[in-house]
Amino acid sequence: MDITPTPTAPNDLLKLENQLCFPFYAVSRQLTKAYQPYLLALGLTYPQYLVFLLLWEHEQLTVKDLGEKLLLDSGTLTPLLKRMEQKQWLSRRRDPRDERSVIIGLLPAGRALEAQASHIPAAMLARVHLTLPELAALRTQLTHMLTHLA
Amino acid sequence: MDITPTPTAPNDLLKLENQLCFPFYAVSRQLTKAYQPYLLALGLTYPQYLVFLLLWEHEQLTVKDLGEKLLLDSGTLTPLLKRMEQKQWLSRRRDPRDERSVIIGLLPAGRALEAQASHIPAAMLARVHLTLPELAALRTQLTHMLTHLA
DNA sequence: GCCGAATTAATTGTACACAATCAAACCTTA
DNA sequence: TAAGGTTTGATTGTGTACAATTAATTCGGC
Repeated sequence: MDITPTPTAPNDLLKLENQLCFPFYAVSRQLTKAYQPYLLALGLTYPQYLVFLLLWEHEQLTVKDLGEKLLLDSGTLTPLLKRMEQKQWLSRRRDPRDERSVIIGLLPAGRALEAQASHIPAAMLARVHLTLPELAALRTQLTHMLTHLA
Repeated sequence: MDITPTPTAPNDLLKLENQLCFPFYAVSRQLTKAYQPYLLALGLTYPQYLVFLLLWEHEQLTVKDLGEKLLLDSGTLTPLLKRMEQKQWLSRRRDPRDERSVIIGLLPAGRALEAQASHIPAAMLARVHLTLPELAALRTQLTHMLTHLA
């Protein structure tokens, strides 16, 4: 007796289909692509859209704030924000009280995009074919994973 | 009566915390970072690791095959595969029976990496703090989402 | 008030991602 | 078999991502 059960052979763990990571990697990219048609109409990219989500709510944030909330560093944010600045969507200026910080402020042209973007979340929700309980459970699980990974 | 319930105000849908997409985007990047220490030891990147997962299983695949399985196009794969070719991990040659196709073949140095990578999946599994049922349910849901998005 | 440590952005360099275009090879069918 | 359309990779250009380094500023302790 005591035959080893081996539900999965040892190197099955190295098959793509059994990876934990790949579905996240793939879904993330496919989701971004699904946003494309909506975002293209506003002339912005997906990470830029994320920056706007924060600015539409907070009006003014430092680069550090944005980095902490989006989990992005200055090497990504600085050029991205400069491109958005060139389009007059936001302003970049040093904090007079702490010259190390750069304050990102929403400009009128950026605020104007909010109305145009207001229909995007509902459209995307319909796009993913998830029930509301599924969605809620998923978001809970993902944010839980995030805290463990960070 | 008939007071509008408004469980969520209209523009709450535009808050980052209520987005469906962001958790996927963030978890995907944090997961990739979690792989980093293991992959760095082998000198490869995360997308290169994905290519290896397929080559370790199939030994030989066309660029088209890789693109279909990884959901990546030639603009991403061609330079990535050229870098892997320079490290003698794989070979790139035209299919003699169809000169449009490029066949990617695993070389000994690439095969040798398989043993060194064999412990990675288990290590990552421990890293994410998920029960096996949670993991299975998650993978099912994500692959289901993938089919809907593609 | 001064010095060393810490904080914050910016810069540099490498590696994806992907849209758009191009070019070669193949296939179809008249 | 020749023309037109399709398939397949490669190329180009833009925009992230991120590690590592640098530079300016601030803070804390003495």
